[in-house]
Amino acid sequence: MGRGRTEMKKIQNDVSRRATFGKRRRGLLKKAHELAVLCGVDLGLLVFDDDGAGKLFDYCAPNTSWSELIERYESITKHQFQFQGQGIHHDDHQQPSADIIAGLRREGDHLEASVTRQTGENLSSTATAAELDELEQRLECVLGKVRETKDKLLEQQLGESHHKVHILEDQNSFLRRLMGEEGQQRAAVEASAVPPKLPEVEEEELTTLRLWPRQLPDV
Amino acid sequence: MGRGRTEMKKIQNDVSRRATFGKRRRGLLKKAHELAVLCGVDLGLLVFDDDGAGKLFDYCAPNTSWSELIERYESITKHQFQFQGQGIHHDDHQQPSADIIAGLRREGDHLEASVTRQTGENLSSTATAAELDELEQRLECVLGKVRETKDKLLEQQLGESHHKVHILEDQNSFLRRLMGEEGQQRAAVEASAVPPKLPEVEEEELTTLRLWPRQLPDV
DNA sequence: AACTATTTATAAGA
DNA sequence: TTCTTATAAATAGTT
Repeated sequence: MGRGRTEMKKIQNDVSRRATFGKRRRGLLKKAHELAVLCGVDLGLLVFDDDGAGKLFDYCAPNTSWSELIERYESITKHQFQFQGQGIHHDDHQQPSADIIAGLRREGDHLEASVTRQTGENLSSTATAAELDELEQRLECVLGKVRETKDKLLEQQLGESHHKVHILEDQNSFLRRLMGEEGQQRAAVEASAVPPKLPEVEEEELTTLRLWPRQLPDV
Repeated sequence: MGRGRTEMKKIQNDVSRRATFGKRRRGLLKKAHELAVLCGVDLGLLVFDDDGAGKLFDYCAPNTSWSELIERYESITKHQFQFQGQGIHHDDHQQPSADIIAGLRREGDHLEASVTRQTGENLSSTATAAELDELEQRLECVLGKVRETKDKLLEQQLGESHHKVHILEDQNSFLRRLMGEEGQQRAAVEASAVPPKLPEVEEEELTTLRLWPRQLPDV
């Protein structure tokens, strides 16, 4: 909305980026508020400003609190968490590239779980790699809306997959914490509740853990 | 944005409210994503759908995770436990005015741990097999390969993401196995923490062992 | 910080 | 519900 389209990539110009950040942040907060009021739903928004001071902007719907929101979130994701690990298998056959995987990892994407939560069904079934392939083949002469539609679908799937990855990562992180605690001090009971600087699932860790006998990705 | 202004109060008409919720929720998620990408900042958005199933919609910027954001959030709020947000009013970082503080007080300490996670927009709800069919049909007479590159990239990423999912699942499986073994040895140190037979992570466990450390600052 | 030209987001309507 | 359309809003580039 403005003069000319805006490419969806990080704005390099420092000044422009800052300006945009201010405008869009304001707009986002406002819209979050509107949604909360108009629809009477609970929601929360957190925005970190990495610039210098590292300020924090947040909003949470009236009549609720972050603690509450978090509890609800955890309550839902826990459930998700549980059966998510049980075995959702995406049959993919693509050849992943290291850096992209790394990016994806960071990008964290619980979208899959998110979608599952939202729709109640596992989308794995609707979108398979095979379908995508077929889709791509015919994509030779796409145009207009068709294109738009497909892009949308692909992005969604990617997001879903990302989301699933996120859930799994969290799960891993969690399991690792438990293990770490056990190995070190099973006496520190309270430590479980509030684990001390437990290592997040960093790339290194994941790489390391890839040791065990199982498909070693060509990362 | 639409025909006629919208009053900022809860929409009473049930149908309208639901419709609006869907539209605005999607828009909000999208904008959150855009802000994250364009400005390269960390942010998270949580939206609960109180309707029946109580679904959850959330987003978290790339290159970060909910656990990470929560830590940052807590870290910040612990030190400077003041409110910068609540309502649209303060949306910057000005000192909150009296009434805002009052509102905050009533809302409680919502400034706590939080949840943040990410990835793209949330196009989920629209992707169905039907859509795929329609897509295919239209794809027959399309053209242009303008986006071919993009599509391929997306598909590749999707595949990679899927691959990653496999890896993570393996890790989980592995970790669970290990835990199961240890769990059997360790009697009741924190009973609920480690169940006997490497079962899936159950709700109880998670409840006890918070996935994310949640130390509430004394509000 | 203000000011437009435009792009977006959407409230209604179909 | 999904698609379309008329308008209200948001905001990129300028000043």
